[in-house]
Amino acid sequence: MATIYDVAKAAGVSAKTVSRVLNQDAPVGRETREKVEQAIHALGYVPSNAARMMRSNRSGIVGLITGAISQTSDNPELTGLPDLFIVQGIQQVMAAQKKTLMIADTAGSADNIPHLLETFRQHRAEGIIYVADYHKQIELPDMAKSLPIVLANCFDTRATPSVLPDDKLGQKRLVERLIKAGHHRIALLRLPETFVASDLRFQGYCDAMSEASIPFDPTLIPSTLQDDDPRQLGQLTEALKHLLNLDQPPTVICCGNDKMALRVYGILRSMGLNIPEDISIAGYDNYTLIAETLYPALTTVELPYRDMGRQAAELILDMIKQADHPNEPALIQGDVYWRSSVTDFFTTNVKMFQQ
Amino acid sequence: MATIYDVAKAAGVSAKTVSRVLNQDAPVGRETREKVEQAIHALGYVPSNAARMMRSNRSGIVGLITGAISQTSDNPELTGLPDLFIVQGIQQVMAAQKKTLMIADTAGSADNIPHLLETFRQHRAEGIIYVADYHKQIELPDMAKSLPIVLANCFDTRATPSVLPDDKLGQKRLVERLIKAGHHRIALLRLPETFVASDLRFQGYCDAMSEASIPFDPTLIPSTLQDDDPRQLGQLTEALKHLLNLDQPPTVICCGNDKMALRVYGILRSMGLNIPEDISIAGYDNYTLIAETLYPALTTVELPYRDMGRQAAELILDMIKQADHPNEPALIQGDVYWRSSVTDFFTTNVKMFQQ
DNA sequence: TGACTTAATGACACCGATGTCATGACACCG
DNA sequence: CGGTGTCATGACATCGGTGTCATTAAGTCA
Repeated sequence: MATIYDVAKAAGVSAKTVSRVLNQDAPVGRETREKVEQAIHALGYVPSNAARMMRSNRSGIVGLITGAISQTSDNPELTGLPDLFIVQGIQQVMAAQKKTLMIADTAGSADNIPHLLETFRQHRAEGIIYVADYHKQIELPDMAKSLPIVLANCFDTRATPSVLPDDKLGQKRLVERLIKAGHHRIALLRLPETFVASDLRFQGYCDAMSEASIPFDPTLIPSTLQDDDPRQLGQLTEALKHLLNLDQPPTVICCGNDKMALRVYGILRSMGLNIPEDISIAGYDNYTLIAETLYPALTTVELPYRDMGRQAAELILDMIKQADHPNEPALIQGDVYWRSSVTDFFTTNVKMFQQ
Repeated sequence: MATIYDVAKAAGVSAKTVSRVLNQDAPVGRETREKVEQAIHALGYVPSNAARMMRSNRSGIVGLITGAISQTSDNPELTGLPDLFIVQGIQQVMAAQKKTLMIADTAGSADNIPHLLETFRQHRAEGIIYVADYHKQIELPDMAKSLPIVLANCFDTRATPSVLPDDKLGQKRLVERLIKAGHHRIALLRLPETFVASDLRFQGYCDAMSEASIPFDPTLIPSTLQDDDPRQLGQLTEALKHLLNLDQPPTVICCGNDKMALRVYGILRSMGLNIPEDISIAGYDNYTLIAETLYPALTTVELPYRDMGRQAAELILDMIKQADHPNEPALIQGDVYWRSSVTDFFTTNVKMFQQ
């Protein structure tokens, strides 16, 4: 591979002049510049990042630790897609800032993290982003102290700067929108309690209901599902039967996520019920492969992964520039996607009125 | 950040001796070694990859170009998940070989590829893997000639080494298995013809049918679907009606992929049909989020993405070591996943017999 | 016991860029 | 016309490791 000296010799100038042409940090005569550019092209010269980095001591590398790439196999619940979207957002910002993103994977075990950090240090990464597969609490090894670090989709007890989805607000908005559409009996199939989001979304549900002065009815909230094993289908069926047999059954069921909604579609249909004529269904995540493919398309709340990624990227770049960092997690809002799985009594009425 | 000279001074030895301790490439006295290790630990010293690389001229970096990270937004058909699984396989091999994987993203536009290649060259990547989002033909810019390169999930006209899914064999095996389960009237809902896989799978279908001496019946293969727009639902409904109204309707329908199967589930149920009692359904991809979540769980063929990733990684490492490269694409087999969406007449009979 | 290997270590150059400083050629100003 | 400033360029040191070679001490073999 050609070096800057090869180019210098070919162009009949000094290496420093070639450097000046490359970096445009000092005036170079038109003629000289052209000779140099020609030589660069002819030799296919590409400057060595390593040599450059040695001198400047700035790598331009940001490290990214994720379980996305390996997580998928062990845990069918989580397909690793969330991390991917977050990474996408991060990548956008990094590309725009001409930073290089170095992605490393935990291969499913947090024990690998120290090793990954070591690798990043060898490459003189300027900062690190840790991306979790779902909203959760984590604990980083002490080693992570030395470099600026941002957590995306997770948080710890040491107030490490983090970027999180606003699950509470998202669920609240969805329920508000449902109420606005004329629903009052709103059921909530909660995620297992081990998920941080489970409680936050429950709070959002409660807030929306109480602000609309609809009394809280615990019968609309079956006990949370235990696990993601095949038996859940049985639990889910039980929960749905319970809801449908209430004196005042719900007009809409909010599912813990889109995947649960997919199951609910199947069960309700096997019971002979139509969506949304007989009962409306909403999800959470806006997992488009499911939400848009299902018939009818699923009303759901977006988990704003790309935005979270962008925020996390901008945050780490700020922290690299100034050792300043925020104390509060950044909460990112996700929009409600209103699709045909939920009856809008108001809109329907208007239509009837107009016809 | 501490340098090797800091360590050397702290340990009272020469820099070269520290280097020897780090690389274990020459004998070092026990006592000296311990002093050095202590100093390394005390100073939190991590060797600079850049400096190392300059001398040795070996970066240990393999570049990975993918659209996975950005593709998702524009094209809802393809969620970018395939690339992710392939990347997972690649990552496994690279981690085991202590190579560093540098992932870059096309951000949805192939125009960015030259720029990405430039970045990889700056980092002195030793080889490059290009990962496509689905089985397709591509054309790389000429620039890609200079470095060893492997294509995963795609191929070009210049016989660049590539790793592909064996779509033909996969479909053939599925149909063979269906025949073994007692099905003879087997319908095939093909993917749009723009997909390479569409024709390959059709060939696989034909091979299996002819080897079982079942005459080919074109009425079982509706014209391929045009596009992934909302109207497809209408086209799909038409195609299904056509199949169900045949004198001898199919006992099983092979869908172009799992997503199409998800739609077919919805349509058939809205027609009041039960799966698999009234008709069996099979998919392709083994997209577990769909295939395992659907009720009943979907029989499908795996697209062996992880294996493809591993193969691609091993191939590029071979090519880096010896400039040798294969001429034929490597075809990777995917297994049939037999689930409850398909009636097995044989097994059912046995069960009845036993009861 | 002298020649020869092996262990253990250090001095020094070098990888390929860039920062610093120096130099020569003009141009401009008073 | 000499002083000063800008343009255009080059010589050289330097970043942090590692390869090469030299050196010394200790052990081995004929």
